[in-house]
Amino acid sequence: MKENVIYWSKYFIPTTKEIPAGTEAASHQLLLRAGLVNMLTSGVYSYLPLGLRVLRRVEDIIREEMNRAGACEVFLPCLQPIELWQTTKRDEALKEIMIRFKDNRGREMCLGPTHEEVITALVKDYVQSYRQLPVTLYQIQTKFRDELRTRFGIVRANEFMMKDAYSFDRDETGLKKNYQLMYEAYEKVFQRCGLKVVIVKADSGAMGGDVSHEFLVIAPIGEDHVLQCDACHFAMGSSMSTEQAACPQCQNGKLQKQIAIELGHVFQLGTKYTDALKVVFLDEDGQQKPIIMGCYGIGVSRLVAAIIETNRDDAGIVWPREVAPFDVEILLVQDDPQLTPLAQSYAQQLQEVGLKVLVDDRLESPGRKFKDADLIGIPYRIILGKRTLQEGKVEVKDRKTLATTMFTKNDLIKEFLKIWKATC
RNA sequence: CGGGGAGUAGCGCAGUUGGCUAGCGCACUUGCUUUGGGAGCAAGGGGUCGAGGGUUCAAAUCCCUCCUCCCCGACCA
Repeated sequence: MKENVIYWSKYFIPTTKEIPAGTEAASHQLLLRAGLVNMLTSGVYSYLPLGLRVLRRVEDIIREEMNRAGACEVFLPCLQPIELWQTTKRDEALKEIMIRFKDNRGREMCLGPTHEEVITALVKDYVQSYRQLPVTLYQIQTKFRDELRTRFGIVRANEFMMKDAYSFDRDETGLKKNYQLMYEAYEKVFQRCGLKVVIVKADSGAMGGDVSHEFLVIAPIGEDHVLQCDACHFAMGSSMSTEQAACPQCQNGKLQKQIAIELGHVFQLGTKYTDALKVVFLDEDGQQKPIIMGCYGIGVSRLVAAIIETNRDDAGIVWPREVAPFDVEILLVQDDPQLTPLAQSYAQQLQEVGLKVLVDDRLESPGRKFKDADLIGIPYRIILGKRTLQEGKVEVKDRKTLATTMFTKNDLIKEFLKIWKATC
């Protein structure tokens, strides 16, 4: 959907020059400096317009890939009765991180740290027959976890955005098929978000089940370690390793310990939850059988932090194309009667072909506008200044390569769209 | 929860052997001049020095308690 051209002077992008105190992670600093998020208290963040735009783009990529894999979007409640958690005994298992309270009627409630119980209860309400299987449901929703320790801004927060999907199958074969579909969808999601992930076999932990894989991105900050082969790049979880040195995959390379951020985790759960909640279906042979589950999570807000952590330079963020808050920024060097209408005309033309356009029309000094543009990291910048316009020229700058190209005023849109399409 | 660091104007900081009216840079307001890489001059506004208690003639500064934030550890997306 086309949206209106956004003018910075009427928008809300509070950038800062100073590095915020009490921050160490580059992504944390940039999230704050570029005006993407605001911290309310440790582990609790507001999303400002620019940050929200990125979050929404990431969500939409995930939606596309989930829908493509045959999953159906739902929206489950955060507010959950504790009795539900007692059925799986996870009220005890997740005690440490669960935010619990009594409501005014005295009911014991919690804010959902995850949704296996809720989704399983929901499926129990509707699914009775093998004819209704398989089904995969997903949601993108806020999760609440009273983490013992928050970390690196939105990398590990008490309130965060997560995509969680759940598959329901009549047998192991179906589960494995759905698992594979999700696995592939995840690869696609991360690739589209401009991330190179490593995938490792993992422990299932509190989720339960047998087979599980983690999707991680190697970054300077992170809470996980992976061992990666310096020759073939095969990776494995460090927790699963012994002291071996040779790569088990290619036998040539050496395994090196890397810090990584976990972004996604897929599990073949089996019947842990469906057994506990007695969710069964009637199969073709007339037998009652438990439904077989899989669950699949992506830390959506964490993903945004990971993108910044791995896509930046000394001047600021360098957004990957598909998740950038805008496609192009038109920077007016001066407030000038010649320049402004031209900027509006360019903006209009680009908007009409579906690009998301930000016009920096603020009455600020050129230096500050250039610095801000570098900081917020829109992939392309069209620079309109008196000096170059006198020669009939307009400049285009690529945020990633920092390459600049001059075009004549009249050819600009045509030439820019060529660049735009060529780099798709 | 254990260990380490830090809380002074919106932001970043100095001041802390007890001392005078709490300061600097940025940001903000007004005016003039500027305008291709965080502009200049001038005049302004803005502070319960994290909170509470104590010592003292006198506390941002010393003592006690508490709160908050960041980093390292145990757990997770």
